[in-house]
Amino acid sequence: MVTVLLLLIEDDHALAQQVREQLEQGGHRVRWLANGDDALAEDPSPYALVILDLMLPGAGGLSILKSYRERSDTPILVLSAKQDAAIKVKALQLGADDYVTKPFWPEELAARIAARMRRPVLQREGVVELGELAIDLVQHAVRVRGEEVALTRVEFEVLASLARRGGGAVEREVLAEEALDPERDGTGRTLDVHVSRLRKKLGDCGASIRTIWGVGYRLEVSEA
Amino acid sequence: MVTVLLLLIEDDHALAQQVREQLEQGGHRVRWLANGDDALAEDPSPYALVILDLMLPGAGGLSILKSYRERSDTPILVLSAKQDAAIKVKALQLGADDYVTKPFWPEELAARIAARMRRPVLQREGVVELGELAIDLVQHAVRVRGEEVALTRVEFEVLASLARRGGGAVEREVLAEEALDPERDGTGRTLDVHVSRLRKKLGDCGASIRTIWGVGYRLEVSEA
DNA sequence: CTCGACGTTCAGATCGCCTTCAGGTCTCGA
DNA sequence: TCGAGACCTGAAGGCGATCTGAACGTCGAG
Repeated sequence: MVTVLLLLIEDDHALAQQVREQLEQGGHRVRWLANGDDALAEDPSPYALVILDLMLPGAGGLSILKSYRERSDTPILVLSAKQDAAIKVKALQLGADDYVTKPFWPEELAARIAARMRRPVLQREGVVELGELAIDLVQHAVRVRGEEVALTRVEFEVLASLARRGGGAVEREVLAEEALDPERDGTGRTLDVHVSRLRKKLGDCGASIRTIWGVGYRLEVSEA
Repeated sequence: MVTVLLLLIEDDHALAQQVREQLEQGGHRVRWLANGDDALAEDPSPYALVILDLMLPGAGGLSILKSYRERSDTPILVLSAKQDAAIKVKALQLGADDYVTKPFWPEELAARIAARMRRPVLQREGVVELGELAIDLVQHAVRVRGEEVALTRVEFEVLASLARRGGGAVEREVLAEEALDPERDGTGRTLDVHVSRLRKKLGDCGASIRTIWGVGYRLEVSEA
């Protein structure tokens, strides 16, 4: 078990103590803050994961969540007595990675934390960078050396599908289904045309779409 | 909104229909399977996320979860009427990324899916290394000392088949069937040609394809 | 209605790949 | 040691996959 540093933000001392003990038994190191204002002042970046209670004295949980998300990509697990779906949705939309309602079984919390930490935290959410190419999945924008490149919808979908696979090969059929009208079979040459245009528009930007003959395409860092 | 392919495994037709409609409104594309056995036969890799009900006719949800997790790193969100913490923990430990209990608010499910997809899908390290040879099954790429070696589809399949056996001998017929057109019998010399080219392309890389006379081939660490 | 942007289809050109063929080499049982 | 069968590999043919410019149909904005 790899020990990692967790940040626990929870004002209920008894609960915090219990959670803390359990996490430390699981081999983690836990830093505990009981106050919203302290939490706001903390930098979340060094932590592998943040466990955040929504009801806090001082700054509220949602504002902390928002602030953390602006500053870092550290996974955030929200803990709350509020069962209200609207608040869950709000928290998740603000960037929370998970939402657990109290009361909860400690084992479930631990399992959810473990599930979260199985996934590596890599890059800024929604933005994939490759060479001088930046693909912003949220803004639906693509930039080369900071200059925005105008892509059509399909072109963007093709590029996004490739980027989402992070360099992995994407089969022709899958790509066609994701980027084109799914009702159509992927046997036509439409996909090729869009790939062709995409290559032309992207030009020499440090990333390129590699054809994998008989399989599909792959987004990769250009060589040479 | 970026469209992605989702896989929904749910035997309750009404619920499935409802979830599906909601997801499609969110701009996603949904494939729906209502049967556990169908689900087991499906390859989860092409999908951006799998929504899996635990109670299914045919193969059980947990066995599907386990099987998918062995085959791919696609995020899996478990949907279940079971509130039992032990089952939640079990599912999460088996590799589920989230667990939502029924009944749920559709908005919450959508928000949880969105939260999951904000994070880039990192494919499993599908890399087999042998000597200075690295076979990336996900990227469909082969590298020697970090330099990518251009292999054709069949050459790659041959190498991958050998690598999958982890040093074990692979019969000629099996190899031919896996790497070549399965319709053709494996009696020709085609396989030899591909093996020959493969050896030439790989060169001296610490791994080599050894001929097992009268049987087939084996991938092994080079001697000398 | 007109115009422009866009997705799709089409067809010619190109390129990469699989397979066959043929001659040489190697392995192993007798 | 010898011979038959198994295997290796360079060359070349032919085909299918891919690329790309051009044209067509559609849709929405003005």
